[in-house]
Amino acid sequence: MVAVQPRTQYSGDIAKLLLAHYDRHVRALPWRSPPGTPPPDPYRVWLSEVMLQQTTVAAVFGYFEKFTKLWPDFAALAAADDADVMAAWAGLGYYSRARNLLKCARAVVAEHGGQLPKTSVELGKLPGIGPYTAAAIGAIAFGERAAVVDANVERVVARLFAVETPLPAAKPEIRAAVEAITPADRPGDFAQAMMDLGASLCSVRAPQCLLCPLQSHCAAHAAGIAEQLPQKLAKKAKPQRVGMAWWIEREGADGREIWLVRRPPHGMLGGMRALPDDGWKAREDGDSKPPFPADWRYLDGEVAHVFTHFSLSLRLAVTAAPVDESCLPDGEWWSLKRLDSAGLPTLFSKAAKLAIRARHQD
DNA sequence: TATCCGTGGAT
DNA sequence: TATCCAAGGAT
Repeated sequence: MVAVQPRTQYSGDIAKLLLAHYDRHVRALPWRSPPGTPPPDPYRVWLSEVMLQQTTVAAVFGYFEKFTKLWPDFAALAAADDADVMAAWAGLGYYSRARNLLKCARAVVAEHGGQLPKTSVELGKLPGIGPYTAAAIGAIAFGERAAVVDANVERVVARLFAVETPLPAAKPEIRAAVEAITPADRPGDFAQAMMDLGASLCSVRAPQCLLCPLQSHCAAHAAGIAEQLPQKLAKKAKPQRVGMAWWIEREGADGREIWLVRRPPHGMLGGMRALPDDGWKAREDGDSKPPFPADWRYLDGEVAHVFTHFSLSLRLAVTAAPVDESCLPDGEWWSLKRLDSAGLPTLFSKAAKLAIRARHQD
């Protein structure tokens, strides 16, 4: 293993070359300000960075637009209803981010006078802000020379210095290298340039080294092993689970209604509205037991859904409202006309489609 | 350190 | 179709 010890003049060259490339190829994004202009509103930097955690730029656009329109600053978001924020986040995934987003906004208002602290150390103490996000906000919004390390940067750096240690063991080594090449001038642009490079030319498969501004400095390219880096440990296979969801319907004042529950605040889809289900989880199939005895009609077909660590085959059973509503699990009647505004996570959104399709076939 | 936590696009 | 992967954080 070659120790990563970039020499200062080379480090400076890397930043200089990369920033020059960034100035010519920068993407205009709603949360980004052009190179050489004042940094964006820290609220927008924070919001975008949280949304972008493990999420593609394309998926974030619409949510960023919606959130900034509904809640333009920390004060507005801190004052929002939890249910509204969770519903607005529905479909974006990793729902603990939305819960922590609210916690963070309220902490900023209650403890920081409505403004983000300006150092990555202080930022990292807030809910939902880890090492990456703290460094990214510090660098992009406040010009701090912080080492911003995400999966893109790990890939670029692993190749630049031919780090052959597999991830995640290579993380400390890679972080040290990022600290060594991050410039004091324009650290925010440098971080975004590194991420852009990883998201474009320095891609996982078929990197376009021919067009890369850092090609002449890249040890992996010189050795002809760029595409093989970074190395990663093999992932475990996903278990396949089965579960049931219960579609309980009645005639309400404004047309048909279904019974929705609120999932517990932690765990899978925590805090989100949902259909009642039979308790399926990552390590266990559901128990198939209906919430109350009724004339359940089991629908044909299933909802196939893939989570990060398991796959679920969800089946659906339908019934009319029970005579005795006290047997319903905690929840609320929800008009089918405004089901879109319930903010169901994708799994249950798919299930609702299946149920509604089945109704129309009757 | 390892596991849990969504979703949709690319290949 | 199956697999991999993304601007990670919390526990």
